[in-house]
Amino acid sequence: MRLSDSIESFIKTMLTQEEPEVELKRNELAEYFKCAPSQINYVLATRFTLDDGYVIESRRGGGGYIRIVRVVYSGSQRLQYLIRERIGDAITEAEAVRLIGQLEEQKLVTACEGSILRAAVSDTALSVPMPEAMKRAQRAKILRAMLTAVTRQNRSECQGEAAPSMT
Amino acid sequence: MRLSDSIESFIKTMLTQEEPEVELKRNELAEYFKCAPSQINYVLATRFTLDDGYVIESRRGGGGYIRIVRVVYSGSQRLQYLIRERIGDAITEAEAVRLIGQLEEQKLVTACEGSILRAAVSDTALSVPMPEAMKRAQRAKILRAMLTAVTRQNRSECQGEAAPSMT
DNA sequence: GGCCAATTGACTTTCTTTGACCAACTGGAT
DNA sequence: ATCCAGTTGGTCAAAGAAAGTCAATTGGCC
Repeated sequence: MRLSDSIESFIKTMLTQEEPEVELKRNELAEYFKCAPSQINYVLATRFTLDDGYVIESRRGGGGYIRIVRVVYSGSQRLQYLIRERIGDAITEAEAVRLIGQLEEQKLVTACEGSILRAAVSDTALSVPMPEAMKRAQRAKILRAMLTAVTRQNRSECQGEAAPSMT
Repeated sequence: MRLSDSIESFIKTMLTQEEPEVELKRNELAEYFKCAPSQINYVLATRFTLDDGYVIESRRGGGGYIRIVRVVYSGSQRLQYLIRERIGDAITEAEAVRLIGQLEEQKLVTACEGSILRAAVSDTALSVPMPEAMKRAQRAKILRAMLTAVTRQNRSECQGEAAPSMT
C-alpha cells in the first residue's frame, strides 16, 4: 500500500457520517506517517479536491491547522450534472450566459443570483491580459466554484431579507 | 485556541446587541491575558478593522483608554463605497472575505449570495497559472463586477423561489 | 526505456507573539 | 505658564510557528 493511500484512508476514517469535518495539524500527521509535511499537501491536492467533494481550509502560523470538510450536497442532481458536463474545463461567455439563463428558468438560482453569476463570468470582468484559451479556463473554474457553492446551500433559506433603501 | 482568538472573543462578548461600544484599558487587558500589551494592538489591527465593521478610538496618558465601536452603515452607500474606493485595482482573498461578511451582516446580500461571492473570489477558483499580483487584480475586477450587478438589482425581487426538489 | 504517480526537501509565505523604543496625556512642582 | 515625572497607548522589527510551493528525484508499470 502506498503512503498516499494510507494517509487518504486515515483521513477518510476520521470523516464518518456524523463527522463531516476534521481538523488536523500538518506537521503532526507527517510525523505520524514519518514523511515530509508536503506529502500531506500532495494527498489533499490529489484526493480531496472540490470535484471529489471536499473543501480544504487552512491557516498558517502559530496555532495553524488544516480543515477538511466533506461537502454535503443539498442541491439537485441536475445542477451537479450541469457542473460536470456542461462547463468542463473551459467555457465561453456566450455558453455560460445560456447555461445561467437555463438555471434561472428552472428556478435553480434566483434572478439576482443569476445576474451575479453573469457578472462574474463576463468578458469585462475577466479582462486581465491573458490568452483567450486561458480566459475560458478561468471562466469555467469560477463558474464551477460558484455553482458548487449553490449546491451546498439549503436553497429554502435563500430568501432575501427586506430590501435596503436605495438612497 | 490562539491567544489572539481568546482576546477577540472576549471583546466580542462585551459587544452585545444593546452595547455597540466598549471601552477598555490596554494594560489591564494585557495583564488579564498575561501577554504583551502590544498583543492587544495586534488583535485590534487584525480582527477589528473597518472592513470588519469596527472603529477604534484611543487616548494615551493618565486615564487613557481604547474604545471599540461597532459601526452600522447606511444601505447602498456602503456598496458604492466598496466598489469605488475600497476594492480598487487589487484585493486579497482575505480582504474580500471580510467585505463580503460585512455585506451579509448589513443585509445587502443574502447568505446564499454571499457564498457565491466568496466562491468566485476564492484562491482555488482563480488558480489558473498566473502571478499573484495578477490574481489580485483579477479578483478585484470580478468582485467589482458582481457588486455592481447587485446595485443594479431591485433587491426586493431577490426572494428565492420554491426550493428545488431533493432528488 | 518511458511515462506517470509518489516522495522529498529546500525555500517561501502567512500569522502570531514579544519587546524595545516612541508619542501623547495628566498632574503637580516651580 | 513651564517643566518634569509618571502613566498610558502606539509602532515596528525580529523571532517563532505553522502551512504552501515547486522542482528534482524515485519507483512502478507498460
